[in-house]
Amino acid sequence: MAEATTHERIMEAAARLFGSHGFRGTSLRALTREAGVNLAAVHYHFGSKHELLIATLSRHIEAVNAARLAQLDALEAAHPQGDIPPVALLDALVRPSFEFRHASAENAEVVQRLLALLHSEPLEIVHPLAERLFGEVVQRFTAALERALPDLERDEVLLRIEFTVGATIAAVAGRYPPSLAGGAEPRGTDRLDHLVHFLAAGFSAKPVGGVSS
Amino acid sequence: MAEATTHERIMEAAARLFGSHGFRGTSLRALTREAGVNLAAVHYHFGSKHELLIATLSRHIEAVNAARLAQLDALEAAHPQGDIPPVALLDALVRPSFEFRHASAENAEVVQRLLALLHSEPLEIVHPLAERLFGEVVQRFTAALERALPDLERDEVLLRIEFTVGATIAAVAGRYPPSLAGGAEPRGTDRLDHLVHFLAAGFSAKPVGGVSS
DNA sequence: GTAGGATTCAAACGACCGTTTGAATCAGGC
DNA sequence: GCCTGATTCAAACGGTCGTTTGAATCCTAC
Repeated sequence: MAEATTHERIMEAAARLFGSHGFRGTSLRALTREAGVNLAAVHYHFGSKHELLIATLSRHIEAVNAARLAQLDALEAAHPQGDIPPVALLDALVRPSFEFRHASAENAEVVQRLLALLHSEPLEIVHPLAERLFGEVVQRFTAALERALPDLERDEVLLRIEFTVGATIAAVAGRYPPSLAGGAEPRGTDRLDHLVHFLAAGFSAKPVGGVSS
Repeated sequence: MAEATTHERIMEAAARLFGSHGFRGTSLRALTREAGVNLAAVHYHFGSKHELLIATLSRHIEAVNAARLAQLDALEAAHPQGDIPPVALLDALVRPSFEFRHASAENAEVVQRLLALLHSEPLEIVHPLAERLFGEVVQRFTAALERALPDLERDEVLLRIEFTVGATIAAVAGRYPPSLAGGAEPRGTDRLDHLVHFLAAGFSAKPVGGVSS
């Protein structure tokens, strides 16, 4: 009974292969071979290759987002007056990405590649998906950061969150050649500490249009 | 004689289509139809679809990198003692991406998608390419930032450059749904100012391992 | 003007793709 | 035991892909 169901086997293989070869670079034949299931099983259980991608993306991202929101909930519970340190908020936003990344060697390369996929698909596909997957997280963290940094206007918080997401993807993916990184590079979750520190300093900067507007 | 050569027509169409549909999402038949050239011309002039991608990537990225290095050269010439403000260095690193992005409506979506492509290709392909394309820029800017921020160790500078690249890609791409951005969003090169400001604050943060190591 | 290399062209090759089909197999309620 | 719906299976469908081929055409140098 430890046998994984066909549905699960397909999702695991999809995460693995979409992650390592991209969506278009993964054929259903290779995927079903890896999963040890029949070729037609994908269409029986998911309807199409594209819907399988959506399901795979959703499962992984929702797990990370749940951890983000749980950490935010804990912070808000611990600070009823709303005086949460920005660095703690950024930690809550960023840490789950890293921990999921390092949780298992298997899904190590999965999520960031899937996110990169979001960057190479047409906007008509990306926008509704991103809204559904990230809407709540962005709203909750925007509100919390606005409260923690009252000097910043809402637009500026949103923009800095956008920078944060980009920096986090780069940090988690870690796809820069070791030769460019100059050999000895901080590894593992060390990078998380450095990133949160860097982002907290960025968020603490005074608003850009300090005088005007 | 204003006729573009076949070689140029292919490169222009490649930038356009690889940018909007991705590498694997662009067929050579669609590409050559767009360029108005024969299907076999790609292999005659470039050898293969993959080599065409390399040529396209190289051309655009090298143009941006040349602008980066030119701006850095000007800064170093203006500050012979090496006292370049970090914000100026970050401006030199980031600005060319934005200006190329907004230079023409045509290549508006090109580069960042091509960069996203780097994130979805296997590391064996990405590493040598990234090293060839970005090696000099990373080395020059790392050295300059080390000089401008003597508190930081080399590894920390490299890591923060990695964050910078990620944040810049996200800011230039601007692929976040307007609904998540909360409607009124700073547009155009406004984003550049905000990004440089944000990054400069991040770089000015004290080193993480201030006490130990 | 003609030889010869550079370039373009239409056509085809073999391979792989996502998807569909319809029969075979399985599981469980009656 | 059998019936029924859920699941699995091998096989095929139509289409598109990157690449190759070999002849046709263009251009330049003599």
